[in-house]
Amino acid sequence: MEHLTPKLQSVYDCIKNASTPPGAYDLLDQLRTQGFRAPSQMYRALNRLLELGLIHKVESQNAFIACHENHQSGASIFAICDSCGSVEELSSVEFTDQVKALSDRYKFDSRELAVELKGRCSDCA
Amino acid sequence: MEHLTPKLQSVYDCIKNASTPPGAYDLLDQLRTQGFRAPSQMYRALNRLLELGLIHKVESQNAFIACHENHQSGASIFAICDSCGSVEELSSVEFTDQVKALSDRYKFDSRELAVELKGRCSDCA
DNA sequence: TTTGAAGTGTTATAATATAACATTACATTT
DNA sequence: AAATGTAATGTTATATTATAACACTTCAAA
Repeated sequence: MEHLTPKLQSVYDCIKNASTPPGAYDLLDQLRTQGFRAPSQMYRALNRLLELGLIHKVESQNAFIACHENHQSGASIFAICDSCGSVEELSSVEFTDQVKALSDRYKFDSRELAVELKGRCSDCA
Repeated sequence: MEHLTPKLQSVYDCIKNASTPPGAYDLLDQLRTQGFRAPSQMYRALNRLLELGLIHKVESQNAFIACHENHQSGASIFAICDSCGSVEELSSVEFTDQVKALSDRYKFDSRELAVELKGRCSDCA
């Protein structure tokens, strides 16, 4: 991981430490002391972290989550618990092959994969 | 397909006929003549169609698309073209099975699957 | 004929995200 | 050191997406 500016670092840390993926405005509230005053500041930080591949956006939640260590570029697979709101990033190598097969079948040149699973996590089951 | 109220039918038709998945406010604009005046009216219609399983929401686009005929309940797989914005719903039993296997591996009780692939469609490739 | 559920209408507001432009910080070249 | 360029930051305003809350209508079934 690069050395981030203090602002980027604070956003990244906040996302990493959250028990549940925070939204942009949650982060904004929490990081006022770090000099975040306006939404555009936060969205800049978030977009930068997305570009750097350090975080993902969980689209169905409008929320942000830190990438897995063993993150495969361009693929994100999330298990989102209906009950407690926790989001876990899953890993699957097989999956990548499957996507390739599917893409080929439909002649679609796939660059990025996002999977969002909704259900119950093991704690809440 | 059930017999829908005229409003629901007009929204559903509009979504089905669109070349690219429309957003709620696109639909609102287009269906003013059908008596849609306020966002809440459109969102009511959209939520109803979602409940009925007639449409999906494409989360990364905040847009709505009609379900495939051979739609497997709870599973949606979309190929979203970066270039022309077209969205195609793909089908893959293997894929769905793979997801099931992955969920099991993580002891996640998955009720709903959404896959969004981004890249280039065959026309734009 | 009433009553209750589904559908509809309307106003207001919440939540999410970007545009546009000004300023500052700081490394590199001169 | 002064000049320059670029990335980062600050600020205001506004666009986009979505829901809350409450009133009214319709119409079938009791």
